[in-house]
Amino acid sequence: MGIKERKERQKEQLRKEIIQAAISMLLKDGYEKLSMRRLAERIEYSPTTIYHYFRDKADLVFNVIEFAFSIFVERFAKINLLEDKDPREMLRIGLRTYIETALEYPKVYKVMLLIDYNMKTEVCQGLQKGTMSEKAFAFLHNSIRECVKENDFSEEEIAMNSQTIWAAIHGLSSLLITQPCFPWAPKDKLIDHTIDTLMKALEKRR
Amino acid sequence: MGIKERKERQKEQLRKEIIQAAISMLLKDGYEKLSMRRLAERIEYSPTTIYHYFRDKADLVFNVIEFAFSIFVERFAKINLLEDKDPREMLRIGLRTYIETALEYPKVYKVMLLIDYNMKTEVCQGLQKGTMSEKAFAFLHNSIRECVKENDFSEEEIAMNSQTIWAAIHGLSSLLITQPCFPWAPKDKLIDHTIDTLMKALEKRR
DNA sequence: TGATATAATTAACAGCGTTAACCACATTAG
DNA sequence: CTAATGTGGTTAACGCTGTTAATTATATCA
Repeated sequence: MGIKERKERQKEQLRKEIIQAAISMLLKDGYEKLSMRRLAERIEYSPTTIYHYFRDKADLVFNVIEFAFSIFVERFAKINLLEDKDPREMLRIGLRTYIETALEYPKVYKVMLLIDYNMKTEVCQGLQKGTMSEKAFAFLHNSIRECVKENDFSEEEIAMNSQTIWAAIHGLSSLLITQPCFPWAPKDKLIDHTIDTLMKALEKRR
Repeated sequence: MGIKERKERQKEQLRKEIIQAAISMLLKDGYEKLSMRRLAERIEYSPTTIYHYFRDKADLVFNVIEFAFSIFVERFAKINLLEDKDPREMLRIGLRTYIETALEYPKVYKVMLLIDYNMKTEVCQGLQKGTMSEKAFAFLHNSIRECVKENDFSEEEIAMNSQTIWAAIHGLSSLLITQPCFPWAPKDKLIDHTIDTLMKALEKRR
């Protein structure tokens, strides 16, 4: 009597196929070329079919973004497994990973944090409990907590540090992506400089 | 024989009227509601007319953005006139002004730096010589140069500091705008914390 | 007054997100 | 085994969008 289960699986499978197709379209041609109709053509279904799997385009994009954030989460998880357990060094690596991953998938990163898909869906689904974006930020938050363990910082201070640092690396990533014509300093040096600047904020108060 | 001149003026006037209408529509309903047709209706012309004044929507939006940046430039200029000439204090005020202005016009700021209108127009027109965005960044750059006058920083170091600081305040502004549901620390405190963190980078090396 | 240049319009194209109505099929109940 | 039910998918359409070719109206000049 596994009929129902098989059907469930098939449905779940097509759902994933749609997301995958959307991602690969995003990677190739960017958000402006990602339309429901083109996506439908790509997966060889009619456009309406997609609406049986996702409420609307915003819902689909949300799922695409979740997948994208899972790449960040995955890479962060690998950092946590490193033998070098110096928290400051791990945070450094984490910050670099964030920026480099963003620059590796510029078209996707744009959709992740530049587009405000929050506006359409009345529920605020970005950075919510259980989402990948929340997990990604949690890594940052915890890394920072580890770094200041000996500096009697309040929870609020830790939160502010996380938020400042997140904002800074997000800002750098997004500007490097959206302003390719700007006369940037050498990218590697600039990224290091930004990370150095942010790490200083975590030093023990004197 | 001032006929030609009058016509020029009239043309220029309608051009400005279109930009103004676009801005007010942007302020009220955000970018997704700013369509060429609605804009045309608003100014009581046919949609095609707009295309006699702007090459396409991207061109129009660029001009809208230029106007928006001019608000930043104007406010920065006022800071330069302050009697308090401590460069570090002036930079602090400038950074606060940037963030507060962005938060004051969230819908406009989204279009200014979140949308990458660069993609469509083959020329990279954002942050180009002579643009308002370039002037706004120049203020930052110069303020920072003033702050580190006694710290024998190289031009590249000054540039990297400007870029890091710009990225950080842009990142904070844009995340505060696009992620309203995130459990932010108290905004004022957070902004101060971010600015403090960035100012530390400009201290003399020991 | 008639010719010319210019400003603005109408109508259309191709594409978009979305939905109501419908069809075909697999599953279940009688 | 047939009939009813439900599920997954499609067709066709609505009302938008940016953009452009062809056309008209208007104002200036000779």
